[in-house]
Amino acid sequence: MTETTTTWTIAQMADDYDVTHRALRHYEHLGLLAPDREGQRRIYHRRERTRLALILRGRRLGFSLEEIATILDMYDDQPGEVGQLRYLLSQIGDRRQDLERRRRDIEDSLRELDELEQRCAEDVARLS
Amino acid sequence: MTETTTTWTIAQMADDYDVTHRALRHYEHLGLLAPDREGQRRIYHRRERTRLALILRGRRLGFSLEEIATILDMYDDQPGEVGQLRYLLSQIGDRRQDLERRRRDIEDSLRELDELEQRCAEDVARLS
DNA sequence: CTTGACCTTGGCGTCAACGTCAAGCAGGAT
DNA sequence: ATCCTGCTTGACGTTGACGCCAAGGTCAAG
Repeated sequence: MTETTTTWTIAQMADDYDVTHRALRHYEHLGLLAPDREGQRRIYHRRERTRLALILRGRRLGFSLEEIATILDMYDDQPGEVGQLRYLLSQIGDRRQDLERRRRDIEDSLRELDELEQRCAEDVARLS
Repeated sequence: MTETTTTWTIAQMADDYDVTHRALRHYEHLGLLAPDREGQRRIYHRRERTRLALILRGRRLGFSLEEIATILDMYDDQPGEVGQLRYLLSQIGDRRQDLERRRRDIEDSLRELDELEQRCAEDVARLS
């Protein structure tokens, strides 16, 4: 339980998260990641790993990298001003609505899939 | 309650579903839609409307049009052979796994959003 | 000192999903 | 007859998200 590798290289990142190093550079180019440098080389800390995890989850959900950027920004800032906080809260509301819509879509899809499977299974039973 | 417009023009489709007619032609080009013709003009029936609804839901969920095509095919075929049915059942399984993964992602996201909102609300309370 | 592994920065290529003209037909209104 | 509206088929342009080189730096091993 000692602190061993608290940092990672680009190859380790690519390997751990199953992305190409081209993709990592691309995310960095768009400001989604900002690894340190050790000389030339990129050095990734835990922050980048959690960010990358969020990016990939966002991609799986079909968000564009631009949308993902704003989401990451949401989690980044710890604004001191009440105005900023209120704005953030409204953003959170928007995002929640979006996600809930997607969830409804998914649940509808799953229900329809169930029906199809049912009919399918019946047909197999009848024919076998 | 009479049968009035059981068919639709491309403009009505575009209007009802809030897509461009270019998109409709694109979906047709990819074989996702197959409207009738009346002379030159495209004529859409209810079948195309349900298909379009599925397409758009698929897009909202981040599926590619190619994936959507295979999904539509799933619902299209009513295969007579047991082999085909078994294959369809396996496809249904795959799709369900995919959807359930997405649902987990969404629920994780919603939970994190809740936490963020909580902290945010606390900060606002403290500052006001 | 050279090789090889791993990294770097450009920068052009590609694919999907359309957008955006251009040019033209078809039919009703003026 | 011509005009307008709504549609048609190309066909090239665009944007996002990378793929895929090319050309070279760095550092430990042989």
